[in-house]
Amino acid sequence: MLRVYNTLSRSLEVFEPVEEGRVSIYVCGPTVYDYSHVGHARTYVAFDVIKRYLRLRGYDVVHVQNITDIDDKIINRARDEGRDWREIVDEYTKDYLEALQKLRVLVDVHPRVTEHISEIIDFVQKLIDSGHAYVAPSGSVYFDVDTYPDYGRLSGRLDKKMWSQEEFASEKKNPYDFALWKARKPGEPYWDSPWGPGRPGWHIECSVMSSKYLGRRFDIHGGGTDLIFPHHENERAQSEALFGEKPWVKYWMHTGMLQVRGEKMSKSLKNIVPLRDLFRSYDPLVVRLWLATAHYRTVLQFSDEVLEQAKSNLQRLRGAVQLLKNLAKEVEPEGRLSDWELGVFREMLDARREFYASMDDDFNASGAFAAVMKLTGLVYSQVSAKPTYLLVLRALRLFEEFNRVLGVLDEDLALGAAEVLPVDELLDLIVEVRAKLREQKNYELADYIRSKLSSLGVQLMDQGEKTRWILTRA
RNA sequence: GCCGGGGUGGCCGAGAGGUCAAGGCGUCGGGCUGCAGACCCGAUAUUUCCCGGGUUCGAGUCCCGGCCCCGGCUCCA
Repeated sequence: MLRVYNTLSRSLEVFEPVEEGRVSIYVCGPTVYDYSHVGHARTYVAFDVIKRYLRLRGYDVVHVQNITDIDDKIINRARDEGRDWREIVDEYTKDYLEALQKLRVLVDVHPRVTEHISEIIDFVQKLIDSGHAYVAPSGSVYFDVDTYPDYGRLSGRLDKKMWSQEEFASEKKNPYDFALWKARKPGEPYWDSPWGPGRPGWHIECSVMSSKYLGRRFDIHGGGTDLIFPHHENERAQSEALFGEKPWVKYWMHTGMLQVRGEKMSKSLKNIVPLRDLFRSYDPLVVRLWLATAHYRTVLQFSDEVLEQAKSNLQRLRGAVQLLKNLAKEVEPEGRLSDWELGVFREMLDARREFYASMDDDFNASGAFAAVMKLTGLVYSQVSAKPTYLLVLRALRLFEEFNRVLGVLDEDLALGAAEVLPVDELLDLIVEVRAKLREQKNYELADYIRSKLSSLGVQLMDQGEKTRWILTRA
């Protein structure tokens, strides 16, 4: 039974989608004013893993992750650099989408704020009409927090004194009212509206886009813990006030922050790690594996050490898959299983069961990873010692199953076990020639071949007279 | 100050009262014996889970007190 930690209730809840068999997920995406950084990756990979597991579990999942392409920071940056704000948006949107691709994060819909202005205006007008918002003298529109009694519950801020927000206190009814629509300032981009020229407030966009793509109620709203207050609190107020249905979101899920040397990432600390830089040092799949095998709610520490660890882990996984594929070429179907084979098979099923049990437990990815490594160990120590058709094929199938969540072994598993590429045959030939050199004790040439292949990303592993090879990267 | 998260081996990190504390990295030893690498086997948290007290037949896990770290508290994933 799948259980999920809901920030709103602060407890683990049995997962039951609003609509049976379907799961709708909305994740707060970036404001595209700068390069995507590893903190973003933390959240995006986490929800990608969650989404992939739900699909593995048989749910039909829709994953929406927005792009905030108009906001104070974009405007400020454009002004500072003397560039058109749309250039800024295009440049960093491109960076963001490329990073997602490299990290194998599969998002179904990327709605942009600027493409939903009419829907936003419509939403704001309805809030005004229903008495939840008011137009200020400047033409800005504010949400009247006093009309929403449940304010503060998501973040645990039940005292009004903890609700203060934003600027323009002079024209707001209360200091904690927040902007739905901001009247135009000189030199800023704007859109016409019933209340005058202006642009959307930050919080309204997510209410609008989530309901457009997922409906008035949906299952999972995700983001980092830093968004709980005020952003998610405000979103909740907007949508529940307008729709009058509670809960608007069934499960609020928040990823832990990612730190560098025990501290948060920030510009002032100069410790932000842009993904484009990180990918120069590490294969993006190494980064993905690191993030994909951490529980989504824990606080993560970024360091070379953890990435080197992930690198070793990825190599180990790849080696096992390659080994299985090589073995698959050698084994043939058989009839009955020996007791030993049955025992190994059972242990594989144990690993599978542990994988699901862990992921069902609030998406405990680190526990699931332990199960993956258990399978890996079985391959190296048992399956390879006495390769049999069933064990080899079942192990491969299991890796494929796990990889539907992990997403780091696509290329390694890309071909069916029985497929043989010309490059495979060529490598086998080279290995055969090298074997003959070794027979003649021409080790110099044999080592030369090994070294050259290694620099091409092909690692040779000698074991007695037999030599296996795996493809490596980086 | 308020709200919230955390404190487990050299490092990372699991662990809803009972399974001599999962898994990974690293380190050490051995094997596989041209060398290397990969892999396999073994070892690696005992005044044992930040400190003190309590509950219990039994606590890392519950309760009380204390110490320490981190995040949010006006648009930061």
